[in-house]
Amino acid sequence: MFQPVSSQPNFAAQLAEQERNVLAFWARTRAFERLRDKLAGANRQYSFLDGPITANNPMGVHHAWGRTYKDLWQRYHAMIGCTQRWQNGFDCQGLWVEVNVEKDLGYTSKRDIEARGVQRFINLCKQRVLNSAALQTEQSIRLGYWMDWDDPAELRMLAERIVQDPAQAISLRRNGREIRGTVEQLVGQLGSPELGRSYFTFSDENNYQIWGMLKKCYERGWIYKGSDVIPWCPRCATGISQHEMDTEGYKDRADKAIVARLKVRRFNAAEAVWQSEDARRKFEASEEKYLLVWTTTPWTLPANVMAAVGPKLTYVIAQQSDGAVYVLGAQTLKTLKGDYEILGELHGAALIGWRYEGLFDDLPAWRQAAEQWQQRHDGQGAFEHQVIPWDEVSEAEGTGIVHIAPGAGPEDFQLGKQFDSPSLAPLDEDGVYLDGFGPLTGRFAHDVPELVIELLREKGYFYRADTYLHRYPHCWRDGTPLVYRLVDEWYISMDELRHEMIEVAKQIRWIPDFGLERELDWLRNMRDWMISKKRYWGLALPIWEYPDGTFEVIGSKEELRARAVEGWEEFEGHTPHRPHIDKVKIRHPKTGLIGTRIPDVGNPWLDAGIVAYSTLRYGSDPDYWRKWFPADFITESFPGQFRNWFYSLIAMSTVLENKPPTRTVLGFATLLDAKGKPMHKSSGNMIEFNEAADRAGADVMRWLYCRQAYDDNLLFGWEALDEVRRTVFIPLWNVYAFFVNYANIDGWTPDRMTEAADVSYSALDRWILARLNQVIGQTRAALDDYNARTATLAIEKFVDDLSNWYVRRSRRRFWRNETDAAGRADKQAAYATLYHVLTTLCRLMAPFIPFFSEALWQNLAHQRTVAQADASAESVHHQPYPVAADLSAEDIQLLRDTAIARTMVNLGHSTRAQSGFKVRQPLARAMVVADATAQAAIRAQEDVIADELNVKQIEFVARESELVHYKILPDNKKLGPQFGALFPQIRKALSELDAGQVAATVKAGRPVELRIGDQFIALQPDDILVQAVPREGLVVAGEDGIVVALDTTLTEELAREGLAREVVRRVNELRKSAGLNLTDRIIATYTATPRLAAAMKDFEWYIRNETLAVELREVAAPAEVAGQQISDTFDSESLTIGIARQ
RNA sequence: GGGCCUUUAGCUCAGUUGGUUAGAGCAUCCCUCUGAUAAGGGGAAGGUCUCUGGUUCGAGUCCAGAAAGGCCCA
Repeated sequence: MFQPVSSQPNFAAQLAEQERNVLAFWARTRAFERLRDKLAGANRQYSFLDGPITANNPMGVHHAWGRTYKDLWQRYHAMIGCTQRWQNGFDCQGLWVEVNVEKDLGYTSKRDIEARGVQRFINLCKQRVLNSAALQTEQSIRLGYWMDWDDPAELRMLAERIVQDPAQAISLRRNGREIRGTVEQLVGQLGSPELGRSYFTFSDENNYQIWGMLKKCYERGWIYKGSDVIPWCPRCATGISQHEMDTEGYKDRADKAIVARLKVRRFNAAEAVWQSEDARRKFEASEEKYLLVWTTTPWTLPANVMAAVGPKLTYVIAQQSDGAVYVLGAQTLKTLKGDYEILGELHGAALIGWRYEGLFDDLPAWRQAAEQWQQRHDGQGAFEHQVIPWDEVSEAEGTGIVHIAPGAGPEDFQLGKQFDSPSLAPLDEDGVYLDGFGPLTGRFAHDVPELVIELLREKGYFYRADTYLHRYPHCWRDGTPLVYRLVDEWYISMDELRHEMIEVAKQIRWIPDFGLERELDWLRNMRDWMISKKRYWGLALPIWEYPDGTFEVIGSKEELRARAVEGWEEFEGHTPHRPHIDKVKIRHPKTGLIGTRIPDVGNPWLDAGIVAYSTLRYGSDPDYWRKWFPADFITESFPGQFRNWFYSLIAMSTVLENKPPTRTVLGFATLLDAKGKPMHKSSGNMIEFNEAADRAGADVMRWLYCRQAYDDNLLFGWEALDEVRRTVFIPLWNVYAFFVNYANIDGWTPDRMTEAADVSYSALDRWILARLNQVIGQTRAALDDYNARTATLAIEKFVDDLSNWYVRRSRRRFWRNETDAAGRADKQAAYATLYHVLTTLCRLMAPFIPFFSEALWQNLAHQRTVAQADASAESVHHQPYPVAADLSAEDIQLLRDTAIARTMVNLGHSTRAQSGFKVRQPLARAMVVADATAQAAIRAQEDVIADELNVKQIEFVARESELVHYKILPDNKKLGPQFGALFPQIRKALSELDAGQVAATVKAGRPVELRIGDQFIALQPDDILVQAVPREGLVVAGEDGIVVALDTTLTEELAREGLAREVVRRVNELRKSAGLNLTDRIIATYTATPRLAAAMKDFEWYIRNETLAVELREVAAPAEVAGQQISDTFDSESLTIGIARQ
């Protein structure tokens, strides 16, 4: 007996419950561990390298997408016999975590961290990571993701103690051994060979491997400290690297756009073209000459040093009614308020060198900067604010004259260097004005627009201000609008590395293939890699700086120990994080100076980029590393990763070994909500992973992910999940339920499959087995090619064939009487076939939908439910993946024939619909026009087709013209190129011929002659397409050269049979609504109008057989009808019928 | 301002090297099958293939330009 299966489940709820049962089963039977151990000795291996998930928050449905792929290919490779590492990764270090911890603590700035203690802060960061990892582990398990997971309880225990008492000595148990250490030490060893399980990028190994990588960069001369003006988050008090800016930096923001007027002090208008001599005089006479500059960042105006013009642009000189004269771009006149008169115009080049009064020359900060500049430029006199050329200036916005503040903008900084100007850096790390900026000092940059306007107004430099909506960079972690600051940061030079990386990237297979182009585009254009961050929680950059400005990079813990001259004792026993690592000092071998570690931490992409080395024991076990490196496969969502993980992985592998870290990269797009909008908690369109899994089922989610095209965004929502459940899971479940329920009724068990003698496989059986073979081949090929969608769609098509053809057409075989040998053999074949198909399908689908496959497998293959299964039960995931046998010629024929037969059935149904004769009404015959191949196919499946269409007979029409006439068309593809310009005439001539005759000629294989003017042209039969078009007036439907018509002559006999079927249908509906079992016998009583009653007598045997009625008795009045009953009128006849269980 | 991508049914998307009457799924409506099916089947409706030119016997497809939207760079 199989465990009985409900055939009308509350499906979604049942799926989720079933999944929880399967999880319990896996846990109880240690199914994953047994798989891993079973494969440990395999001679094939599969190296998957997990891109670490940020352990900072719960996992989202977007993570589940990628994790489904990760699980899919690991499970698949397990089933084809590959040993694997099964290591998940957590990304641990960086500002993501810091920001959240700060928020939890109510900190508002870095000073809070310093004041309350860096060490405690670091431990809280570790705690947050460990707790998040525990949660993500549980969620991943819920997804059905098989990995060598940590025990969430152990992670939570470590999380608690790392804050309580990191120095406490504890032990963790692994394989019967106790691993001892302090809490901090053990946390630093998570993922190590001794402790196993998930890797954590905060581990000692990970950090020290990065040191080694940086040392190599140092040895090649690539590490340097550079000054630059970079985007800066005033809240985080740290720079934002180019990588981060590009990902999700820009957001809309309304700012005050200010137009300031720079008072011209010295000018040369010789090249100006004047409207008139009078205009020129007006210009020269004016005491008030101004350049108009525009900015959307008012806070930068106090740092203004120069003004830039486009040398090729045209500028106008305009005078307004108060006599003031303005210079601005010719395309930007709308900037002017009120009336103006154009006096003349000149090219930007003619403005170069004009001098103007600085806006804030009175500020001490400027005076100091100008003084320093003068000291650097002995004897040149004071610096004067001036107009410089810049090709990037445009007139699309603003005034065509750009204010340049070298201390407050990246391009400005470059121009400042180019023109050797002074520069003012106005802000401190919190975005607050430094000393020397008068009333601005102490004010926050984004708060000063009004004050700046006021100050300008006092000085007479204000022109106008407007609110302006634009894209402005924001901190991608906390949304703070950025500022720009001139700071020192550490960089890896990309000059040489870039080219080596390009060569490495080209050796990787990128899916989709445009991935390579995107990566190369990034590599070609990226600037030097800024690796430092002025924060706390992260890689301790192993750069020790000496007082004389020189520095050294330390490549390992051992090297540091050897070089340490101070502070080692304080550091020893701790993970290489701040604050302990900062205590260690080294001595310069030549100068003897004492070096101090720079306080910066590392860019977090260093952490993730090293994992192809750090997790594969590169430093400690070269054989192991060589065995598993490079990875066969990595996969992540590609937006961002070309400049993040994919990039850093390649960068570090290029530095260390000049080898690709993986053979294959699979990138996939972005998960959005059902309407195509990004999911955000604040937008209310967020679907939580747990909610989705419990409401829709993890397998349904997985199927949705697997069928998605990689390069399209996935629109994720309940409708999409419902559709997957409806179209894939419910039909499959119903096939399964059908099989189990009838097998139980018949007492059929798989043991019977061995009794081969009494089995007789029908064409239908052989067809579905051929289809099964086909889909196995398709699925394996697609999975080998990393194409989940193709595999998924192939299986979907198969499920449809199974449900809507095989089972539908086989139903009667399952309730056939076993009174004769033929019936028995046929029924056995049906059971054996369906059983084989279902169990094979379980294995085929196991990597995609592990829960559903397991649940079915446990019942079918072990004849026990998951809930009951004992520990020795084999999981479907321990099974080998199905292997496709070659299709025989006979199989191929069968596949083709069935396809034609199904086309014919579709056409027949279509014809039925047009005729108004429902399928329940038997008809005498279907008439068919078909070519010889199709005729053979139809004949081969004649019984099935006749039954499906409910016709007594299928008749091939000898004279096709009874049903169709012909339409002839030239084969454009052949004749077009052949005749070129003559083609339209040929087409015309052909259309003028008699279609019937041409069709006959073509069918006879003879050429068709055309006359075009004086020429005769012979068209070969191949050049002409003949289409059969159903004749009007007949009820016909045509497709693929097959035309089907129905004989709609209704004899009384046929009509009565139709009535009988109406009765059957109503009785069976009654059976269902009365909740009867499939095998319950009934007694039926009825009253009916005379013609219907007569029909029911004629077809009594049929009705009783179809409804399992032991008795069908007419009674005198409706009142005598017994049991559950129904009254209905159809085809002008009335019926009241009742049923009662026997 | 520069580069790239997109634009096909109400929605989401296919549409081969240019070729005959541009398809699918979802949604809507009608009909239907059901002794597994909350499923399935048939039909209807829904399209100036964003626009304008060009190349060609023939353009959703190729070329040029424009518009709208998106991404990236500045």
